[in-house]
Amino acid sequence: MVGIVDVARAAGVSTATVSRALNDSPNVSAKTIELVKKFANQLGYVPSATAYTLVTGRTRNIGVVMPFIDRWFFSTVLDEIERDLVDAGYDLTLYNLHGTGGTRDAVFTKLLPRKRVDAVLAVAVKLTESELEALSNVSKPVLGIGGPIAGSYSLAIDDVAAGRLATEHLISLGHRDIGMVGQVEKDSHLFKVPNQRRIGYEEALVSAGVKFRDAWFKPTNTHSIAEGYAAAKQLLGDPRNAPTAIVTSTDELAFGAIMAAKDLGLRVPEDLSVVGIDNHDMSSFFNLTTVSQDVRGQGKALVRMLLEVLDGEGEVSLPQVTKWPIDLVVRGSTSRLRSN
Amino acid sequence: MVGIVDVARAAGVSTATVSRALNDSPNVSAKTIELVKKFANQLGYVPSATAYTLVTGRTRNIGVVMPFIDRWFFSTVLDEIERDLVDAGYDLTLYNLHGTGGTRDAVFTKLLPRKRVDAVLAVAVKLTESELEALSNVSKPVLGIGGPIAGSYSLAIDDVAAGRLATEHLISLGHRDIGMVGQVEKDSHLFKVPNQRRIGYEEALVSAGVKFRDAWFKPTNTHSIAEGYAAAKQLLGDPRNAPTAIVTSTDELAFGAIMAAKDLGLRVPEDLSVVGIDNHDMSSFFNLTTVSQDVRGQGKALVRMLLEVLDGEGEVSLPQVTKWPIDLVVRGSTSRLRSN
DNA sequence: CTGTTAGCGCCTTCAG
DNA sequence: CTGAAGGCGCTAACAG
Repeated sequence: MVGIVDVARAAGVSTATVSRALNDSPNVSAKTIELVKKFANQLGYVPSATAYTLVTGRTRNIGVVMPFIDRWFFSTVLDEIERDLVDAGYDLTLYNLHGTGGTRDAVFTKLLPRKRVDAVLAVAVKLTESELEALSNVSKPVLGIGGPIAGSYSLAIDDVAAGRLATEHLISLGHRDIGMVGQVEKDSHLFKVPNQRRIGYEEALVSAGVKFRDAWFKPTNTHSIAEGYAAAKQLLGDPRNAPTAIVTSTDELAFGAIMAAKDLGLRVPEDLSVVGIDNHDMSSFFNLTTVSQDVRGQGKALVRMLLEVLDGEGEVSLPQVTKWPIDLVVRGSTSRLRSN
Repeated sequence: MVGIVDVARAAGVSTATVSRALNDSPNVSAKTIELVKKFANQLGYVPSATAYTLVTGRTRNIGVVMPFIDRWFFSTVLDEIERDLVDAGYDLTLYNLHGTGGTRDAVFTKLLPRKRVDAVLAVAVKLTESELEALSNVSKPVLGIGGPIAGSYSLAIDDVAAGRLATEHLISLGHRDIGMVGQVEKDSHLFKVPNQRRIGYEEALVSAGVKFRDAWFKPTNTHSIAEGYAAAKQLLGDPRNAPTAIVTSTDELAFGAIMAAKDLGLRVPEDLSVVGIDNHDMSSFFNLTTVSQDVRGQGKALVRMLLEVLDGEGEVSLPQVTKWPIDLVVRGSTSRLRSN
């Protein structure tokens, strides 16, 4: 392992000078910089991040906590965050909080505070007060996405508004018999995103003076295509009493609903309108009208906020809670109510 | 920040004793251990991983490199690896190699060797000689999944055999007109998994004395459902000249193929048999017959191998290349050729 | 069983 | 503009 002393010896300077030359410090002659860099390259010198961290306190490493990895929203946002972080010269250490329990505790009391990360990015996890405290005890910034974080910066869409927008779109097309297929999040340690979307759905119905029927909300446990399919079949099973349109809390559920409709011989959108929320990668394939939330954009913005906090030496001019805009993307799965 | 000296002072012992007590070293009185742990807890002491690393050389952190995060195989295996690593007390630092180029170079020449990781797990990335050399220069073990790694341990299924098995299944059901929808991997830095699966398909046809038609292999660029759909439509478009069965290099392509068949009015499996490779989470929903590769099992096994290498002090009794078993999972998307 | 003493590899004052 | 010295927080000999 070639260290800083080897480079210093080779270049005939002190280790202090090597350090300065390699870190673009001011007050080093161009000549020396060049010389040092030459020998550093030649010897294949790679500075030890560990020693750097020990002396500076900075790790150039960001901890990312998320409850799932293998789901669309999470893997997409992770992909984006990773790119942007690496571009900014940061590493990413991943902590997956599968459910609650010992693992989660360990992450917050042991792993994260061990001076291995400069900051924590919480993706859709609702941090408890004690967790936040543990982090702030070691003065680590925490930024969140997918829900608010007390006393810190966060970024999220308005999920109630998303549910409302999707539903209002159907109402504006003349639909009055509108069902919903939505996941019901029960884990109190996560933000209840799907539940919020349901609230928006109900709000829209009420505002429009449309009756809300309990039987027309079909809960699911996950947001898999399979569950969307099953729930939609339930909803559409009795044609005399079926809605003419369906809102889903997630695009994936909508894909399932569209497939269910087809299998029942219903045409989309002629016989049934379907609108989702997310703008999933596969939405255009399914020709799905949906409320877009631009997940990659959110990831990018989150990293930008993080860098501002990290560089800003406390003087950050960010709002605590940033509402990320949503947008209705109209494709072919919704149409005006036919009066046949 | 409370350090080891604070605990030592509080407990009235030396820092060395604190260190020993907290690390379950032998030769410490039970009394002392208890005392030290009490004060450590009370003061909220968390040892600095950085200092630990600097002095021991161990990071308890594993680097994971993968070319994608937001695809089924990768997010699934990552999820599994993360769980198992955390269970074993290791952190996971994620490096996403999007394509080739500067980022990839930087990862191998800068990030990884900076003594931030104890080992590297390469998921489906084909490491170049110089990359392997850079890693072995700093004596970091490298284990791989998804393809062999020269001079190191790796785990993978036999993709040629997978393609063969899928095709032989169709042949055994009486099919002779068998098409394939398969991704063609062009990036030379990745293992050409889909290409291998195609080879297996061709081998099976040849062994069975079945003619192989160029036009019956439809290449795709990715393995999205959308591309599977489009390719299958091409293949099935002209019913006078269409295959009676389709192999796909990936389950996701198969999902697309099944949907394409339905939209063309073909029944699966009565009019068309479809077999995939992977055993994707959604395969049972699509009732897809497929060649299973148990991705989570592979991830688990990889971590087990890694731990053996890390603990084994060089005396590891693992085979260099482990072939992971595959299995045919017969569901409802394939059936005997109808002779109508 | 416990304390003392050196560093791990680097950055950062403080002098020159 | 450069060198010398100190120390970041911890563990690992070596004594006692």
